[in-house]
Amino acid sequence: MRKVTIHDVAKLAGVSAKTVSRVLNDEPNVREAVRERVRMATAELSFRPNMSARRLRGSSSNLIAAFADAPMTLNHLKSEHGSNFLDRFQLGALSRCRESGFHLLVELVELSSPDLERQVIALLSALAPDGVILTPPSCDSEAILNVLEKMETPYVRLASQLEPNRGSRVFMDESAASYQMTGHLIENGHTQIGFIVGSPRYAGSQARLSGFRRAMAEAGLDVREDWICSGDFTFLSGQDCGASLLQRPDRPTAVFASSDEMALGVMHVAAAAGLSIPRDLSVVGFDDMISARFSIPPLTTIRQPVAEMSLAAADILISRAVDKRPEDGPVHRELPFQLLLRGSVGAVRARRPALRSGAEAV
Amino acid sequence: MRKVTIHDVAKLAGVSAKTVSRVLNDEPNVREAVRERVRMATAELSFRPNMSARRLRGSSSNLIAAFADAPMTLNHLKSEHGSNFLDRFQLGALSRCRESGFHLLVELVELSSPDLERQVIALLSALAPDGVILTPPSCDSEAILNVLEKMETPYVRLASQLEPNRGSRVFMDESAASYQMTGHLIENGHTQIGFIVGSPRYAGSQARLSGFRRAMAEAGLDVREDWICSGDFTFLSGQDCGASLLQRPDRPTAVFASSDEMALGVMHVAAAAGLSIPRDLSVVGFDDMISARFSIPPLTTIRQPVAEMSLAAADILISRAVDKRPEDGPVHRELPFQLLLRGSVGAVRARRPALRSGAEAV
DNA sequence: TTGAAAGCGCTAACAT
DNA sequence: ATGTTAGCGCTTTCAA
Repeated sequence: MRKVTIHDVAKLAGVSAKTVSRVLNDEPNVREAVRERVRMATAELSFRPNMSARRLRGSSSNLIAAFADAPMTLNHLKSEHGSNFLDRFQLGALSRCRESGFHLLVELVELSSPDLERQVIALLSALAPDGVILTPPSCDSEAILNVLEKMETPYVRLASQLEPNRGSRVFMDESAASYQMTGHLIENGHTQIGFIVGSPRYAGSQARLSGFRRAMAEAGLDVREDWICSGDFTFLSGQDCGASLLQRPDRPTAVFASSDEMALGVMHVAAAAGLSIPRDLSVVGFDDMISARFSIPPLTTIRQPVAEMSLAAADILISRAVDKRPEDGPVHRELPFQLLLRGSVGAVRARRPALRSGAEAV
Repeated sequence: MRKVTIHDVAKLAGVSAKTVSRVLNDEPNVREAVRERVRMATAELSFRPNMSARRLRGSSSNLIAAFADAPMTLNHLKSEHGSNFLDRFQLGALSRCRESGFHLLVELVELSSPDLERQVIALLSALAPDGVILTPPSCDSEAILNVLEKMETPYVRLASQLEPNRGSRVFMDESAASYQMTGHLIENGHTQIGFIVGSPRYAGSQARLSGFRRAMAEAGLDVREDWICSGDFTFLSGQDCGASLLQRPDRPTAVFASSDEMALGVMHVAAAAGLSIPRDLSVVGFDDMISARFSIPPLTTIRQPVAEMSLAAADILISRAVDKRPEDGPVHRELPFQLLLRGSVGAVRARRPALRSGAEAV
């Protein structure tokens, strides 16, 4: 099958190539009759404009690239712990792309590489996408943002935390989510709450911690600094923090982990220590990964609207590319999160003997 | 940042554009000194050849496209039942792509659409990928294979079942897996085994059934046709088949479902019917989806080497594109599967009163 | 060993 | 309302 070009269509329709081009791009100044004739010819030959040629000429590539952190993503995929962030991301982005005939390209970038800038430049000049979606933590990479801006490639930052006024963003209020979840714990009578911080590489970790602190402060509760443990989102770090939190005699009655994986780690060591959840200990997480639903008991957690966010991000980029109004300013879209109350939180019923400071029973 | 072209590099290196091109493509006939000079200039300017221009000229696009069935994929992503086929697929394919600077594009195609052929033609001429990976069931689509061949786009069929001699294939022996699993059931004393067939849209469903039949026949066991139930891979169909299989007085002692989702459906109705697994009923699946590990008890199942298969597929395509030997014949690679023996199979200990034909105790 | 010219398929600018 | 020309960045002749 020889490649069919715009000239083949033009010949068949008895017009010039430029006229075909006009029809393809919905430009004015073509009589309806001619337009129709061209459409017929296009269909007849199954003609589709060659993207490379189009792109070379400077127009839309109909490509949206998504940057994801390579080690983190590969790790998630490999572990199969059920962190289906990528799946949920693609569900939203792909859906939107399909609507408008766009293609989605997931690109793994090495954020910590000294060569990052060159990598990104290479990628952008090779692919020339109409836009880039930056998933965390790439959304907060100074180097990436700089390159994107220098090369004038539209981008949307997903769930970014730093520099909130830079570029377009789609996000949820992670601090508020954390605040609400802490409130839920407090409502259940917990006053002794441990917190496991996420990876410092991801700026949202701080937001989650601050929401926790705010809720505690507003409830007039003390945050014990030695009950704040630094993890890195992984199951292993959850186990470590869980162990250090639970082995002491004055252990907290509830643990808020900044990720489900860590929460599961805590549940694991709790079980090993003979603690029953939620009777002896309440545990909550953040993310709503698949295994959070299958844990015993099912984990109370926060669901980020990942698919909705990626859909919104793709939408911003695609609308811009289609309407050809690159001069538009940045767009900010906040999406609601969801508190998923499942079985891992129990009410504090009585003062436990091991506690020094008294737990307020409700 | 103005776009840096091959001419900028040529000027800086004091050579012609063509010489730069030669260096970039590792062509002969350039003195080492000149070659080095060009390399310096390239690095100096952070020059990266424009992919669109290259592609337009007919060379490699460094793009690998993967076709996935739209409704099926969207459905899996949406349901979040833990069928992480796409994740596992991408893990392998992305890893291999990264090694060679290739990009992976996941394309959702509507297999049942009458417009399928046009869709694919559009895609191929728009993207001009160096190769296409066909995930099931697109690997068995006559229309897609035809278009691919007409447009001379290299492709690899993943886990295809039909027309085994057409094109390159990467696969595992699904029939053998099914055969082994059935053997495992038989070794545990089961003789009364029900089977739930997968969706007829996917040709592997038949292979799985045939492996089951073969094992049964070799063991001299009867396959009761009314114990073979037609599902469609979904949880719901598993429930339906489970219900119809278990409600009869002469119910099987084991059920082999062609997918984990269906197996989980069976477990669900079994539990509702007061049947304890594996004591009263053994259940096995196929796929090793995430929730199979979290079910109670964990599901004994077969693991397809999805990541390994997609890696191999990408490898075939990329090697071909890089070495520029499109004349190479089709490649066939068989990869080993894994029997994952977990907690959902029990030994048949005694004759159950409800059974008419006696179960052989081992 | 190197370079000049031509052209891939498309569209912006400029005719007509 | 339609056509002609030129050129995007690269590579493939073909010449030097």
